This record gives sequence, C-alpha cells and structure tokens, in this order.
Amino acid sequence: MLKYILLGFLNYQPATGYELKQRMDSSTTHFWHAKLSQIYITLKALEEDGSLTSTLEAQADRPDKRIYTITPQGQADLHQWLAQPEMALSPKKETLVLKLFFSAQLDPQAILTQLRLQRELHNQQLAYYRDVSPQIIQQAADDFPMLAKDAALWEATRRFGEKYEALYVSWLDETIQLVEGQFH
Amino acid sequence: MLKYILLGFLNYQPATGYELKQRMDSSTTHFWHAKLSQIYITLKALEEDGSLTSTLEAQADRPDKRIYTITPQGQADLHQWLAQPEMALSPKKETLVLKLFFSAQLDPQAILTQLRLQRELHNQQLAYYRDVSPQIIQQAADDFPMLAKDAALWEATRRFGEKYEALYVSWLDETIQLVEGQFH
DNA sequence: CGCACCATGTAATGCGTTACATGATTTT
DNA sequence: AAAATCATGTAACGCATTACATGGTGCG
Repeated sequence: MLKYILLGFLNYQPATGYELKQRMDSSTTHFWHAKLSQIYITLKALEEDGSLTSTLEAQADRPDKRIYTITPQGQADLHQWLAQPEMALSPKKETLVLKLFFSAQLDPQAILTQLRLQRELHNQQLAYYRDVSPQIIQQAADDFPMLAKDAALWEATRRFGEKYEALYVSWLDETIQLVEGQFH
Repeated sequence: MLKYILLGFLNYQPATGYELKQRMDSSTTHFWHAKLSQIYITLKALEEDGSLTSTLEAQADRPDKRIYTITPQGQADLHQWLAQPEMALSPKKETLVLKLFFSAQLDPQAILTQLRLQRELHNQQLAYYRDVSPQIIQQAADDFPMLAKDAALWEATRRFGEKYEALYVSWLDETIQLVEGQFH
C-alpha cells in the first residue's frame, strides 16, 4: 500500500525519500503512515521493478540526494490501483477500544485514566484537523491553481479526519460518564 | 497485541484456538482481528513463555483439541497491559480515504463507483452493529449474570462501532455529492 | 554544548497473511 | 454431491518497526 502512496506523491513531481516522508507527515499520515526506513526500502523495490527511476544529486554541504521519478509503468500501476474498487472494509485496529472490552475487572480509576488521557489526545488531533490541516490544503491550492480538484479531495479526507476525531471525543465523554456512574 | 486478546478471552475460561477465533469473530473482530494460523502461532508462543498451559483432549469423532488455560503469570501480564495507559493514538490505515486523496486525475465515475460500493459495505456493517451485536451481548449477559459489568463495557465498544459506521456512511454521502457536483 | 535538521541506508526482529496439508462429520 | 464445520498446524512470503551506522550544518 505504501507503494501506491509513494507513486501517488511522485506522480505530482520527483522527490527524495526524505521529502516524501515529510509530505506524508503533513497529509496522509492520519489515515496512512510509514517510517523513513520502510520508505527507502520500498523506493528501492519500486525502482527494481521499473515503476521509478532515480538519479543521484551531489550537494556541497548536505548529503547527496537520491531523486526518484515516476515512469509510465509506475503511472499505469498507480492508475490501476486507484481505479480498482475496494471490495472490503478496511480492517480497524483500535487499541483503546480493545482494552476497554477486557477491562471489566480493572479498577474503574485505571479505566478512567485511560479514557481521559485518550480524550486529551483525540481532542488535540481534532484541533489539528480544524486549525492546521485547512491551512496546509489552502496553501497548496493557492500556490498551484491547477490543483483545485486535488485540493477538493484533500479537503474531503480532512473532513473525514475531523468527523472521526469529533466522534471519538464524544464517545469518550459518554463512556467516561458510564464508568464514573459505576461508583455510585 | 493479539497476545492480550487471547489472554483476555482465556481469563474467562479455558478454550481451544478454534474457539478463540470464533469468539473474536463475534466480538472484537471489528476493532481487532486475526487469522486462525496466527492464533495458533501466538498460543504456542504464550505457552512457551509461561502465560498459558495446554492439555490435549482426545475426541472420538472430531480431531483432538488442545485446550489452553491461563496461568497466574498470564493473568499478571494481561492486567499489566490493561492498566498501562495508551500514550498515543492508534495508527489508522484507511485504504478508501487514501485512494480518494490521490484520485484527482481519475474519472469521476470511477471515484463514484468506489464510494458507492463502500457506502453499501459500511451500511451493512452499521446494520450489524444495530441489529446483531446487541443480541450477542444481551445473550451473554442473560446467560451469565456475573458478567453485567463486562457486558456494559462490551456495549460501549459496540456503540463505538455503530457511531463509527454511521459517521462513515454520512461522510460518504457528502463526498458522493461533492464528486457528483464536479460534473456540472 | 547539545539538539534539531538534512539525508541515506542496513540488519534484526516481529507480526501478519496466504497457501499448503489433513481428514472426519454434518448440513444443504 | 458439494459445501460448511470442526480442528490443528507448517512454510513461505510480505510488510513494518527498532536499532544501528554515518556525518555535516545551523540554531539557541
């Protein structure tokens, strides 16, 4: 899957692994993330099977850069993946919900500590989607007017994140009340 | 993580790998899932490090069963994990949202096919949380009155699922409208 | 003086999936 | 007659994480 994210970004313009990581961190990271080491490995594999080419650019002060460019084959791969409908739900892995499921014998105070901490984290994430993400998207749309359609879709993914975090916070509030109620 | 789910279920009562898979499929599967093969591997590892013990039970008609029982050490491991607060957000991996992010150059009809199919899937899942899950939880609570507190937490995780799927469907509706609007 | 940033990679390990292998009983 | 259920496991592969390894520049 990481494969297609890299192709997706490189379909806009050539970039290094390091830059790709930065772009991911400021956009897709909330619905798909990766470590730098894995990015380098995947880029190498993509070059081997002909989806990318790379050139080394020497730099005076800084370490050399390896700049990757998408090939027509890479573009075809990307397009094929994008057009192929997802036939299943994305499997979820939600650690907090899982823990709660098995927490009946845990001290209610310990459960509440869990829930309140996560409430704080999700609230921060919600603020990020509300206050930071829109600026990033707006900036890109302003800088590159030809990306208007792209920006509209990025905005749709941002709204997904915002709704999701708002839901999470409201569910935590309701669940905190439930557990608090078990004292009385 | 699978490790703790198995310990969590075995903390109620001994069971075979096959039974654990069934329990997972009728409860945690929507926020944590696993394949049978991986369950067998993990059970073996848990026995090796002393969290579980197992006995082989011969059966006349059916294949032999290996029944796992949690040890005090396993209970301690489980408790320690449950009590340890989650300091980070669970990383999300949402393929559909990811695809949408990169779909600007895709034929709008292809995007809509994606979105409508997923709407159908999430709507089914929503119906499951509304109509099927409550019965499973109610059944367990009726059969074992001492699990009242457990059932209250299971119900909380069910509500999370229901809210999540409702959100997903409503986001898809709004996103379908957005993409449809791009024709005019 | 230490930390963050730039920039790339390898090695070891862990976790998960898919495919393979077996085989009787029960349901459709 | 075919498919599902019961029941366990191994082997190969893929993907991801963590730790290791290097080293210069710029900022506080």
